[in-house]
Amino acid sequence: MKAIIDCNSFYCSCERLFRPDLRNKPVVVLSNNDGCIISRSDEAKQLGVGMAGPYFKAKPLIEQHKVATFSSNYNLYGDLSWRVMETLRTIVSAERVEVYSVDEAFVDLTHIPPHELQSFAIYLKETVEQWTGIKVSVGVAPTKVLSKLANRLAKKHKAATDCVLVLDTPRKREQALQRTPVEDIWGVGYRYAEKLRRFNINSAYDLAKHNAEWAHSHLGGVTGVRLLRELQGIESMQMLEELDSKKMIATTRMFGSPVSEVNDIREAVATYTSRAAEKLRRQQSAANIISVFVVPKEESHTGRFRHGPTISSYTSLPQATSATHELIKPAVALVDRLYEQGRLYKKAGVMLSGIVPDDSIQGNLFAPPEKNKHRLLMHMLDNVNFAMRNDIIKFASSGTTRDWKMRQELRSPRFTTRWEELFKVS
DNA sequence: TCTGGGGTCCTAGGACCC
DNA sequence: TCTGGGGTCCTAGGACCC
Repeated sequence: MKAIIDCNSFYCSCERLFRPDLRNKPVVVLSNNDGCIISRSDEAKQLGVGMAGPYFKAKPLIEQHKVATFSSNYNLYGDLSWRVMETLRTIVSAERVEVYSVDEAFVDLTHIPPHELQSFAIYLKETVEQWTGIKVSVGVAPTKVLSKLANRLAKKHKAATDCVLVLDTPRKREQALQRTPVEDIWGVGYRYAEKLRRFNINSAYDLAKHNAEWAHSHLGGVTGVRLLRELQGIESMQMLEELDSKKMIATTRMFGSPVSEVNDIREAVATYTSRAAEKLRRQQSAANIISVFVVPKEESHTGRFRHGPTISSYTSLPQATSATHELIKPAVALVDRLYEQGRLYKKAGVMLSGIVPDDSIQGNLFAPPEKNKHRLLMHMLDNVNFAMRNDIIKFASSGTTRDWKMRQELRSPRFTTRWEELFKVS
């Protein structure tokens, strides 16, 4: 059996942790640029604040009910996430924990005897809550997909389950499948849900009755087959070993307001490149390919939101690198290639791919041996920036004015990761 | 006039996740 | 006026190989 532990309204819970006055009050957290709502407390949900909806649309409702509103504070959430994961690792040992996202982890429970599953799940939940102050829900079942399904039901019926649901008998599993609409199955998104409905498949139970051939031809090949098996209780998605390094690294942002100057875009892209290169070095990798994209702002005559076309281009580097200055140069050149005068842009981004381990970089006859100096320089730069923050040291091409910077007007203090912003008890 | 069978590698794009 | 950011996996189809 395996469990998924999922923090309840994670970002809102983090904000509340340092604002006990907001307990039982509606809270929402906004995406970067204060654009969308990405986390809502139960109270905010009850008021009818929609998920992933644009902030400006929900604003009247939010103001009317005095909903506490925060810009996202990823320093804070990242630190609290780490505390939750460490707690789990302490309880069951690190090898049994697979961190799935900032607020979720799978835990392997094969070592727990069946009759103790329920009490162990409760123990997990209570320990995390006591040690970190973050409320969680626990779903337990034979497969990952089923445990996600259990977790969702546990959250949905808090009063009956107290946020813990263990599907340890065929009968319980069947009931859970019946109570889950297809669009709420993990792995079924908007598109597949529509398709399944057309086949008159409305619940997870309906879907589980189909066979593998059917899933293969209608739900995206092998992924669909895996999903179906998991629903039927046959383990088809293994627990993963500790996160290996990423295969793609991206840094992309909306601009605070649209920009038209090529220089602003160059500065933004140089800054994103620095950030992406940092991520690359943190996992001790180097990249072979750098690509840049921009998204022009388009007039919306229809009033309906559309993701504009993204215009992108890439460069293959002569040699894999993680040195910021070697990445900024091609990145800025790509901006010049993509930029069209007179257009307004709302977003830009940098992606690094063709990622290889840093210690196995292919030698290049023409590269001077003192290249290693760069690595040392980058290492020092990362350390200084990590200690001081706010990018004390940066490359001149990143600019100093940052007219294009994103909005973040409602951010709470970084209580746990900055000395100057430490939480004070008076 | 006739033009196989079996591979690999790469890219673009779709679908999904939180 | 104002709609996030960062990922993963898979498939189809083209180019190329023997």
